[in-house]
Amino acid sequence: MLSVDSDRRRRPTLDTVAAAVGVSRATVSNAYNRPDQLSSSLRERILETARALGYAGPDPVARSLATRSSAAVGFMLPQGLSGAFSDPALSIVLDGLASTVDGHDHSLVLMPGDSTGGPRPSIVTRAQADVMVAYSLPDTAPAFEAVAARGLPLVVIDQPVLPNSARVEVQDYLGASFAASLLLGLGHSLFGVLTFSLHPDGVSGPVSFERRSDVPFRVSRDRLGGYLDTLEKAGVKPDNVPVWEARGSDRELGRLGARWLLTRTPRPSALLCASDQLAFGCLQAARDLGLTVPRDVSVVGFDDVPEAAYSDPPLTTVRQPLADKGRRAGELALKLLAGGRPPRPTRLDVSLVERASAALRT
Amino acid sequence: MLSVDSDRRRRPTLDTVAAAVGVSRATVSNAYNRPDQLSSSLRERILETARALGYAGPDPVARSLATRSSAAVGFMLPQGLSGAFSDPALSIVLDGLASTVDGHDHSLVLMPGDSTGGPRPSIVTRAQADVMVAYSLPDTAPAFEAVAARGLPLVVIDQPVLPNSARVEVQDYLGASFAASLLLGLGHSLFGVLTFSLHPDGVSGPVSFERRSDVPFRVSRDRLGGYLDTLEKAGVKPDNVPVWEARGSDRELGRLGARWLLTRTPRPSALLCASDQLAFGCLQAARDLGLTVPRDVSVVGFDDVPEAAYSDPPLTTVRQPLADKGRRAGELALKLLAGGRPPRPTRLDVSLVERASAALRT
DNA sequence: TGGCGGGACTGAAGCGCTTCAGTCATGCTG
DNA sequence: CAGCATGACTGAAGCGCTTCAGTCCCGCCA
Repeated sequence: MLSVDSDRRRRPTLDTVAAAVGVSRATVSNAYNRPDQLSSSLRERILETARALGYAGPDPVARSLATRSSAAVGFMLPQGLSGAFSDPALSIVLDGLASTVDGHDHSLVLMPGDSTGGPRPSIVTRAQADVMVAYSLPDTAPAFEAVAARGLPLVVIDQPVLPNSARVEVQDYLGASFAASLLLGLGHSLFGVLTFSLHPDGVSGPVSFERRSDVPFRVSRDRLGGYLDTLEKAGVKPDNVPVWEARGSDRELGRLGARWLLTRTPRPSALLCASDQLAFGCLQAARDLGLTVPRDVSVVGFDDVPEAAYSDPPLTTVRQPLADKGRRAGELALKLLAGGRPPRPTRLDVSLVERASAALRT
Repeated sequence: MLSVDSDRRRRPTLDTVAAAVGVSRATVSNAYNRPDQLSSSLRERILETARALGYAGPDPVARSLATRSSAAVGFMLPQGLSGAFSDPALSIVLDGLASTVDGHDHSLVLMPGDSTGGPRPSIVTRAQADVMVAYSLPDTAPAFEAVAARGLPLVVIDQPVLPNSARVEVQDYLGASFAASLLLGLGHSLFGVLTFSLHPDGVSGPVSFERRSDVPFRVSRDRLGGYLDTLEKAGVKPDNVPVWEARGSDRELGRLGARWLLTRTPRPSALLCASDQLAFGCLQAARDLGLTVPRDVSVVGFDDVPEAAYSDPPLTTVRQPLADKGRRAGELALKLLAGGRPPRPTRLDVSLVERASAALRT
C-alpha cells in the first residue's frame, strides 16, 4: 500500500522535467501546448526527457484549474443507465454528441438520473464539466437548479426553453399528428395509444385523465398531445381512446402495454406508439394474441431507429434525425463554451416513413 | 459575450464568502467538508451567506487538485457509443458500475473507442479520472499504454490480466462449452456459429481459418473456442462448422449472419451465438426463411439479457450475472483508489438457462 | 487561583499547471 | 555601426481549494 501511495505521490511533474532538462517550467509547458514557442530541437529534448522520466504530460486537473476549463461536457440523463440505454434512440443521440465533442478533445461525463427524473443535485454540483446537456429531463428536475447555481451553460434536448440555455428539439407534436392523420386517412376509428413515462414516478399502467395533465416530460406531452388532438379534431373523442403509459421505452414494456390495449373492447384497429421500441413490443403482443399486423391491427412508431426497417413487418413510423440531434447539441455546447450567447432553438424536422405496419382498415 | 465572460470570471470563490462572513477561508472550507470543525451556528451563517452570494460550493476542479483525486472513474469502450450500446449487456454492466461509484460520489467519464478498438491515447491521457476500467477492449488496444504511462490503476472486464490491474471476468469458455454440450446432447451434428468481432477492423463475414487465430478480443476468443473445442471433442470437425463474424453485437447484424449460416449446404440444425442479440437475429432470420425454431433449427444465445425470456420462442442461453459484473468492477475500482493492491481476479459463474429455442434434432 | 484540556478558528504552504510581461542575444536594415 | 525587430526562453503571479500545525480563549478541576 505504501508503495502505491508513494508511486502516486512521486510522479514527476512539469518541474521535475524542467529541472532535468535545465530549463524553466514555462518552457516545458510550452513544449506540450505551444510548440511554436521554442526551438524544435529543445522541444525534442524535453519530450525525450519526459518520456525517460515517466512523465505522461501535464496533469489534466491542474491544467483545468489553470485554464479554468475542464474540457468536458456533462450529460444528464432522466434515469439510470440501463433504463436509459434500452432505447436505442438515446444511444444514437449520445453517439452523435460524443463524436462532436470528442473531435474537439472534450470528454463526456455521464450523470445518471434517479427517481427524481434526473441526476441528484450533488452529482451536478461536483461534476467536472463546464457545460451541461440535459436529455429529456422532466421540466421539474432538481438538477436544473444545481446547474443554474453553478452558472454553467446549458443545452437542453427535447425540453422547453429554460432561461439562458440553448436548445435542440424535434417537432414532436407535428410528427405525432402526422402519424394520427395517416391512420385516420386509412379509415381507422378505433385507436389505442402507447406512451412512455408521463411522470417520473416509474409507474406503468392505463392513464387516467388527471395523469394526462401537467405532464413534465415535454416529449411525452407533445407526442401524446399530437395524437389525441389530431384524433379529436377528426371526431374521435379522447375519452374513447385508451392510453397506456410504460415506465420506460423498451420492447418488453411495450408488449405489456399493447397486450392491455389489444384486449380492450372494442379492440383498437390502430395503435399509436411514442417510440419504435414500444411499437416493436406491440408487434410482439399482436403476434402473441394471434393477430396479424397490419391486417388485424395497424401499428405506428416514432423515431425511425435503424431496426424499424427490419422488423416484421417493417415499421411505419415518424422519422426524426437522431444523430443530427446529438451532433447539433454537441456543437451548441461547444459554442456556449466558447462564450457564445445561446442561439435560437434548433428545431429539427420530422417526416413520416411509410412501411408495412399500417394499412387500410379492413 | 463580455457579460458571459465576466459572469464566469466573477463567480464567487471561497475567499469571497470568507470575506463576506468575516472568517478565514479555511473555515468556509470546513463548513462544507468538515461540519464538526466549527460551531453549527457559524456554519449556518456561512452557508446562508454563500447562498446569498450565489456561491454553489467548492469548485470541483480546484478541490480535485488540492486533494489529488478527481473522484471519477473512466470507462473505456471498444467502440463508438451507438455501437457499444446496441448490446444491452453493456448497458446493464455499466449501470451496475455506475450505481456503485455513484453511491460513493464518484462520477463516470465515458471514453468511446474508435477503429483501434479502444479510446485514442490522447483521450486517455487527458481524462480527468483517477482509475480506469476497460470493458472488453482488444488485448492490443493502445489505450492501455496511455493508462500505464499515467500510472493510473486499472480494472479490466472480460480481458486477460494486465500487469498491475484488477480483473473481473466470466467463465466464457465454460459457458460456451455448456451450450455446445447441450446441443450435442440433443442429437445435433450440423452446427453453425455466429460470433461478434474477432478483430477490431469492423469486418463482417464468414470467418477464415487465419482469422480464428490470434483473436485479440478475449470474450470472442473464449466463446468461439468453447464452442469449437467442445464440438471437436465430440467428433465434429471445426472445418465443417461454418462461422460468421458480425462486426457488432446487434440483432440486425445477427440476422445477416444467420441468413448466411442457414443457407449453407448442408443446413445447420443448430446455431451457437456469442450473444443474445445475435441469437435474436437468428430467430428473425429463421422466420424470414420460413423455418421454425426449434423444429427446423435450434438456437442458443449467450448473456441471458432480460429480453431473452420474452423472445419468440423464449431463448435458451448461457446466463452470466451482468449487473454483478458491473458492480464488482465498480467495487474494485473504488478499492484500487483507496490504495489497495489488485486482488485476485473475480471470476463470475455462468449457467445454462434452458428455454424453448433449442430442442431435440428432428 | 493556577493549570490545563478542548473546542473554535486561522495562517500559510502547497496541489501542478498556464500565461504574460519581460529579458537577452542575434541578425538584419539603412 | 546604431537601431530595431525577432525568436527563444524565463519569472512570477495566479487558478480555487485543502490541510495541518498552531493560536487563542473559555471553563473546569484540584
